Amino acid sequence: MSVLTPNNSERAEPSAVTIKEVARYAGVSIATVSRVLNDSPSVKEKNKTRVLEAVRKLGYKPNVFAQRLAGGKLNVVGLIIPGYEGIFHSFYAQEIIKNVGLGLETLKKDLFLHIFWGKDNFSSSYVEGVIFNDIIRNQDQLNRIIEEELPCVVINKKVEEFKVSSVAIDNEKGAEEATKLLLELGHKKVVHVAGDLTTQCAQERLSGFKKSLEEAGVTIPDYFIQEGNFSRAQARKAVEFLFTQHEKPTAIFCASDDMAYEVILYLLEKGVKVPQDVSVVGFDNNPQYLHGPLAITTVHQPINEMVTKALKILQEHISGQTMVIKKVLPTRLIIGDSTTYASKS
Amino acid sequence: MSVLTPNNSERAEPSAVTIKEVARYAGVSIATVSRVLNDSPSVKEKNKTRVLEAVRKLGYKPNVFAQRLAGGKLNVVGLIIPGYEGIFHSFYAQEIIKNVGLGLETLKKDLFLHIFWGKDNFSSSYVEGVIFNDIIRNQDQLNRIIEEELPCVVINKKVEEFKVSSVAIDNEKGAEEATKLLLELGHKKVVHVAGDLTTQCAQERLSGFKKSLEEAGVTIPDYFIQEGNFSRAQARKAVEFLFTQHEKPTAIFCASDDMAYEVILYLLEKGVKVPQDVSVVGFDNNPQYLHGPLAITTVHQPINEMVTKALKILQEHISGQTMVIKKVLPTRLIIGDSTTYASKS
DNA sequence: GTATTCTAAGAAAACATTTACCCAATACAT
DNA sequence: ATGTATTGGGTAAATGTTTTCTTAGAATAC
Repeated sequence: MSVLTPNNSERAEPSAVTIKEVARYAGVSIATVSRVLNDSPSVKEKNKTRVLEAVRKLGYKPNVFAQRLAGGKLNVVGLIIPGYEGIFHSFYAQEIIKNVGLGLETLKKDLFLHIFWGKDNFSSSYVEGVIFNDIIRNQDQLNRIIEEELPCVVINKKVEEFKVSSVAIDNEKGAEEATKLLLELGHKKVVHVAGDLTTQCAQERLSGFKKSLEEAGVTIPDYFIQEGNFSRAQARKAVEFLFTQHEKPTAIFCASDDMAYEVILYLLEKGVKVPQDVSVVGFDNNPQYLHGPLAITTVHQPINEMVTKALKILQEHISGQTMVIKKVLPTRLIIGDSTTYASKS
Repeated sequence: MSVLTPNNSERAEPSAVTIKEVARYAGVSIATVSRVLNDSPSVKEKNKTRVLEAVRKLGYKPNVFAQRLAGGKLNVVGLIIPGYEGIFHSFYAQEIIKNVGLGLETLKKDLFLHIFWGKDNFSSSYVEGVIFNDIIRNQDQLNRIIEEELPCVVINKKVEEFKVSSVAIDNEKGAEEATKLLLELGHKKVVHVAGDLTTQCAQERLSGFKKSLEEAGVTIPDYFIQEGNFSRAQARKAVEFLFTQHEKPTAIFCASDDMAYEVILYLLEKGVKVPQDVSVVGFDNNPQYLHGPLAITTVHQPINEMVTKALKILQEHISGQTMVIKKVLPTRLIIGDSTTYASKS
């Protein structure tokens, strides 16, 4: 029948195919289509296959907004990270984003990654839950999310004061063990090149460092604690300064492998032997430096496990389980070639 | 009246306040509330203020899903970036994310940042448009977006073959000029440490390098082109290899400042003077290296302008303007302290 | 063969908004 | 004073889905 059918071709826009059309094509009601798609039980095999066939044939994609409005699930998780300067040089941030991304991919959920730089305007509406990255400078936003009762898990921060689940890494203990290693190797003049001290993890690493020294009864001059800001440039400056001073360190504990690497490079440039003259310890277990000039002694952070755990808890929260869970994961000291006994001088 | 009003308190959930309640509180119809919120003209000042007051008082936040379903605007822009290894050590990726984030913040739009690592499952439903980052390995996804007729602007890639707007940076010309500088300084033994050659920008920089040599009639051995993969570790390996060879270069053009910095460090370690013995040129104008041991001669990429331009075009596309725009922005050579005349040897 | 239970699937309400349509009231022109 | 624009704002349809309610028909029990 070659009749020019005016039909209902009034709409110009190439509007998406709806559940209604799928229903008509499959010869069932929209309710049945919906049931098939949400794999509810009690729908005959015959209809099921017909519906799925229709979906495939018409290329149907559910409208997420209608779905959500009608009370359906959302399948989008937010990851909130503050956009501080240098974030992308942080091995940590990189690993977080990557692991959350991969984790959600296996959960078949979308990731709403929110890196904010100025005053925040995160729309919580789009997400069913949030992974909140360690943020000292952003208590306000966390408070708002808590107030909205949005399912939320904070990572890499031990949140004591709030009714929020959190999964953290024991930065303090990790730093403590790293420092202890240096002390046990006989070093007394031990320096710490700290990270950006506006972050909690840098603070904790510093405090672990101090704790170990204190326990061992070792005292150091104030300038043996340098702020390296997690940046290589700053780390270089710090170590440059140190070696202009009268009292020179025999061991340096850096709050990141990036900084440790830079420090080692500087030392080598100056003809200072590592580890014979100066031992260096990093933090992160950044695989980038596995194949460097020498394997850096470092502290492994179980980022993967942290993210996995956090996503698991978040899912529980999303499905109604409200019990607050707090978890702190241990680090692991990895001995490389950048540390050795203090020389007897 | 202290009467226990059972009212309509049947629902347990702390459901959000709706437009209906705002309307009732302000003593107007929901249509009027909607009109005020979408600042349509023709609503009396008196009602406007009453509505806004009610909104403030009740803490009303529109339900984005209902809004969207009813044909309202979306205010979310997607940024798509492939999650290749080392992405976060790329100054470029960092700048893109940051600039897009800041740009959207001023436009009062949300950013749906999608960094994908495996097979892709980007949900276009959530966004009104997409900024698509230079991706060679991901033609498929771009095709899908084009097919869906989602407003889209590709950045940092000259897209010839598709009906898509794009804003690119003239990497080839930039590399050409950088190389020309070295040639004009009298260098003949010029090396290129390339970036990750699966990316278009690395390819273009390489081709600009070759072009300049060709024009000047300078020939170099094959191994004077080394793949540095945009990583410092790889750059170090490349230059290490070069200096084991018989024929040693007098100038090195690196496809990124990161790599240039690493190369300079290596040379200094080995006692090779920069720029007296070897000149080094980078690419990116990465501010991180402004305060390094010496200012690197480099090529400035107008990333900020590129993003601004791309967002402007995207907005036009979103509001119906369908004319395809293709723009290529010029780079700018910045002469630092890492280049000088070739010695007369 | 009739009554009862069970099952599959359709009809329709609900979700929160936008907007086309319409009507009342006011302003203006005759 | 009456008729005609103009303006402000209310009513209700429409958006695409989920889900409750309902019902037709089949299966089981008596």
